[in-house]
Formats: sequence, C-alpha cells, structure tokens
Amino acid sequence: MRSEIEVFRGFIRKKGLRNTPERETIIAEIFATHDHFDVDELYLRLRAQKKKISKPSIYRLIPYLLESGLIQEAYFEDGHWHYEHIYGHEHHCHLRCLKCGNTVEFQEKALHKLERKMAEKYDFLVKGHKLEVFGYCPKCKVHI
Amino acid sequence: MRSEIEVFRGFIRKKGLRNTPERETIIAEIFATHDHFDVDELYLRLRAQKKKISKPSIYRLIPYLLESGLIQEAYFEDGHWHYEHIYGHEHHCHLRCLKCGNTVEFQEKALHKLERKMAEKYDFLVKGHKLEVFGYCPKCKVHI
DNA sequence: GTATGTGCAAATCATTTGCATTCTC
DNA sequence: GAGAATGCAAATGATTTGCACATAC
Repeated sequence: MRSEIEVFRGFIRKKGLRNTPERETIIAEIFATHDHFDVDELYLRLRAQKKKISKPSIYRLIPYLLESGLIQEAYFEDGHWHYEHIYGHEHHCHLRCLKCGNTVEFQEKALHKLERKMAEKYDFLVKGHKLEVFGYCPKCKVHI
Repeated sequence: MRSEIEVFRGFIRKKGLRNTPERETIIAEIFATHDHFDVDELYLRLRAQKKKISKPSIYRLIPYLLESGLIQEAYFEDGHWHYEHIYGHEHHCHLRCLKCGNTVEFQEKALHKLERKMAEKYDFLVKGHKLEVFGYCPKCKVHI
C-alpha cells in the first residue's frame, strides 16, 4: 500500500499541479495521529514544532485532500469542520450527545451495502458516507 | 397530532420562556413548505410577505427549534446550515454529488434498526440521525 | 413589574482573497 | 521562465452580541 504522501504526489501530478514541502509537512502532520483534526488545531500543532506554515496554506490544501480521498469531513461543530483521514484507516460513524457534545465512534458494515444500493439505484459513483446518530448520552438523558 | 405551534408552545412553557408573535410567524413560515431552508432564505421569504422579522430573531429561535425536535440540521453547505423540519414529516437522507452539488433525497428504513441498536449498545436516548452518502452523479462521473 | 425578546448596529470568527515574492517543474 | 504556491494583511460573510426599547406573563 502506498503512503499518503505517495498518493498525494500521484494526485498532484495527474492534476498538473505542484507539490511543495509545506504540503508534505501538513499531510505528514495530519497522519501523525489517528484523531480527528480541524484547521486551527492542526495549525497550532505545526507551530508547536516550529513549522511555520500559514493557515491559508492549510485552507488551500484541504480541497485537494478531500478530492484525492485522503481525508473527509467528519462533522461540523463549533463553527468549523472537523476532518478525519480515511486513507488507510477504517471509516467510522459518530454517535453524539446533543447536550454535552460527547462523541462515540462506531463501525457499521451495513452502510457499505447501502452505498452499493444507492450506487445502483441512482447511477452514482459512490465515494463514501457520513453518518451521525444523535441523542442524549447516559449521563445527560437523566436531566432533560 | 398537535400542530407545530402547539408543540412549540408546550416546549416554551415547560422551559419557562415566552412565546411571541415573531416566533410563531417564523415557525409558520418554516412549515409552510416541505422544503429544506436556511436562515437567509427564510428571512427573504418572510420579507417578501412584508413580515419584518430580523435575522437575529431567527438565529435566536433555531436552537429552540432544534431542542424541541421540530427541525434538525440537514447538511452544512455554502458556508451555512440547511435545515429540514422533522415534526410530522418523514425524515430523509441525502445522496450528493461532490462535483455539481446536486442532491437526491431517499428514505432508508434500515437506519431505524441501527438507531435502536445504538441506543441499546451505548445506553443513549437516540433522537435521530443524519446520513449523507456522497460521490459523483451520472453526469459528473464521466468527467473525473 | 420583571426579565425575556426584539431590532439595530457593531463585533466576532472562520474562511477566502489580493498581492508581492518565492519556488516547482 | 511560466505559472503555482506561499505568507501576509485585508476582505468577506455567516453568526453573535450589546444595548435601548417593547412586550409577554
């Protein structure tokens, strides 16, 4: 299996764009942990390592990362998107508490079947899905 | 089945808040169509009917509408949330094209089973879900 | 009467953009 | 060397907030 950087290089080449050390640094940092990330947090993580990369560079890279299938939007919260990397990692869905915001991740194989069904029924080339189940967690459901 | 306004009145009373004609006007307009809506579009619809309601009043109402279960977030696009009303209407999921943004709505009963499964497994009081399947539509998939 | 809700204008905050400079291919 | 990408500072646009006034309970 190719590394994330190799996938990105292939994508960039195919699109006739240019790769840069900044982009490779950002991608390396995204894949350095298994967690979700958002732009600001990623920016601070880079700064903490004295890697001076501007926020616009991150913002400008994200559409390419989405398009190349390395990451996807996970959920929109607190006024900004939270992303997850999907290349080389199992995609997961989210169960979230409407009150405290606490999030549980879970796997759901049934959705692959649904993806295939949708692909056939609507003639789409399906690339993925985003599922959020919401409600109240054990602690919060007592107080509503 | 109680009307949306009645549900909202009950919610407001229970929370010790106050109802106003502005709020009832907004709710009536939301439920006047079966379509999704966003704040700006709703605001313009109200203006077109000479109903002078400010945007902050809409923004301030939305958390209550979410909490009372009258509406839910459908998807975040073009820099803002799009909502759907769920009280008295069948919830639906979305199949969206990553290229042209075209969206197809579909029903999926299997997700109710999943909701029950999550409720039991994680001891959540599940209130709903949001599912987006994405990929490329028949027209766009030819050109990627 | 109290304190919640409203409209307005100003503030906030994530994201985008213009531009001069640097760098990739 | 052409045209992409970068960083900075400024602009944008959705949303939120402060405040004076109105109004629901």
